[in-house]
Amino acid sequence: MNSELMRGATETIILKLLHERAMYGYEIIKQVNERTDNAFAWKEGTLYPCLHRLEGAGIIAGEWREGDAGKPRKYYLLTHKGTVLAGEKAAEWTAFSSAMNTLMLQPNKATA
Amino acid sequence: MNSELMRGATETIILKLLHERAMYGYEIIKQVNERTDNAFAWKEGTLYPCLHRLEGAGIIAGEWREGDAGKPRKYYLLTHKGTVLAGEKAAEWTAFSSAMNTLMLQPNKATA
DNA sequence: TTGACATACCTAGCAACCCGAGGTATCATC
DNA sequence: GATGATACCTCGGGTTGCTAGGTATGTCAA
Repeated sequence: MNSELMRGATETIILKLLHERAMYGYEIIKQVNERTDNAFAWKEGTLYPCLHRLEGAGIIAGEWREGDAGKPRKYYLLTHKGTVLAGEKAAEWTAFSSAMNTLMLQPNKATA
Repeated sequence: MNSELMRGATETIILKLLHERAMYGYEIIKQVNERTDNAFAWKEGTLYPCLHRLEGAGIIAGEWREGDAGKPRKYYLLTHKGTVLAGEKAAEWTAFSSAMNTLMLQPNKATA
């Protein structure tokens, strides 16, 4: 998808995924792309700066965990603040989506 | 609503409204705010620059019309290009909304 | 052991976009 | 003649995502 709509959805999605369980950055990217069948095609440049913003704001917390094999990964968890915000962002999506549909589902001018 | 989600929706909404009928700028603002019960609270600074961008790109065309009483208003109409784009943007919203819901409607981690 | 590829992290700079704040002018109402 | 609504416009700042790069490790095959 090539759309400005995705702008602003990034944070909402990250909080939603981390509300399911702790994930590391690269995993978040793959999850988003897989679940949306690449309708959202996230790149590192989209995710990492956003994760760092959220961490700096005390919304998520990163912790390095040794993997079974290979390099350690940086897992992110929601803080208490982040859990609250995740709920708010989810509600915001519902409200936004509803308002958009109110506008978009009106009949167009007759074309016949 | 105080959300970055609205960023990028502006163009989609404008094209949708103008696909219903020609409107002037101030009218678009009032329509959006009324229909969404002020969930979207558009200001002039949001709309006019976007209208000018769209006009410059040949997507909409403005024409001054004398009103019954008072100052002339600048009505905007979709060009052929704009009509096509309006359909694409509407489809984009459907796809985006669907992908977002796929992500957002997953069950969260058990909290009980 | 060399090369290619996936994994996994990161950053800098650019471009796009919305919004707040301000400006101008007309018209109706009081 | 003052106020408020209508109706147009612009500028600058802040936020955000993307492109394009960089580093390093692990795996697999030639």
